[in-house]
Amino acid sequence: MEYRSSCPVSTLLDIVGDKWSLILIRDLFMDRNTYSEFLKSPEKISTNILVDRLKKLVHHGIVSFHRDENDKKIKYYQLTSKGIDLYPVIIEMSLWSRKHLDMEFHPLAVKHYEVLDEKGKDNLIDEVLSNAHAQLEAE
Amino acid sequence: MEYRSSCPVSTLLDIVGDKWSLILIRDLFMDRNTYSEFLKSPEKISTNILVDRLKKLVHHGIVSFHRDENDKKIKYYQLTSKGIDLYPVIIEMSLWSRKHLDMEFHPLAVKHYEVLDEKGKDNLIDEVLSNAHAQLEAE
DNA sequence: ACAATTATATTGCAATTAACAAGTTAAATT
DNA sequence: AATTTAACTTGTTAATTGCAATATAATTGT
Repeated sequence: MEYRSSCPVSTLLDIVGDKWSLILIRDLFMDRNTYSEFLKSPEKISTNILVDRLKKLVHHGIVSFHRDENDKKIKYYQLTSKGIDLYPVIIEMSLWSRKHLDMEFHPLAVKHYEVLDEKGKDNLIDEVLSNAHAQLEAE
Repeated sequence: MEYRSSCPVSTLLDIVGDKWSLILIRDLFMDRNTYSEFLKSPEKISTNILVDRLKKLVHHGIVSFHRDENDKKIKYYQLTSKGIDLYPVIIEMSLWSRKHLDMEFHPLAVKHYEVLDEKGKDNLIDEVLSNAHAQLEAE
């Protein structure tokens, strides 16, 4: 894959800067982690794009998957360490939207803002990153 | 304009989540602020896309412009308060790339990392935001 | 065992977006 | 007046995306 330039911002955008990749990463942070759950998300991704983006995210080492032991037709997708580290980006995007968009947000987003205000941004980021990384270790 | 959902992340992506908008916003943070300077950026945006994205960013209130008093054919684009507040998103993207991408970055990016390490992320963000907002006030 | 169900993936076609090249307008310079 | 420069605009082609239908593979119910 060829990147447009040697700029860190543009290169990350070359990897996840399309209409859908960060939506899937958001879903993974919300513990939506199967193909059919991704399809159920309110943004209504289409199946060809979903397959394509999952492949690309796996290829870039941001997402991995393993099959359910009991029901082998199900794939569980999960963020790798590299993917988990995108959490601060998601948080900053979310904070920008709260500040600048005049709209009613999804209940899950409202809940997330409550947790964020309660714990503070930096604490929440530390907590989410260390929990997620720890859980990866435990596997 | 219709948003895909009421999620703060997806809505920001509906606004700037294409291949080019955040590149232009990055350029504006680097004081590239005219049509011809945007064209010179290493990612090589095409003219029709450039015009379209500038219009969209102006329409969303993230960018504004004014003409040069002495040379009225020149438009200077600049980030609005709303646009300036995207700085933390850009910073987090940049930090992710430094941590996870194995590549040689553009000299301007390297310089930016030095400043970042020197001042600390939070201080740099505070500084950039308050300087930029102050300069907006002064006009 | 076999039809039905579930999860995942592919294909075909229309619509949208992007790349590339050439042309246009309006102001500034010579 | 002619030329240059900045900022677009237009036209053509290529690539990407959206949408609907279909395919495959493993599982469940009978």
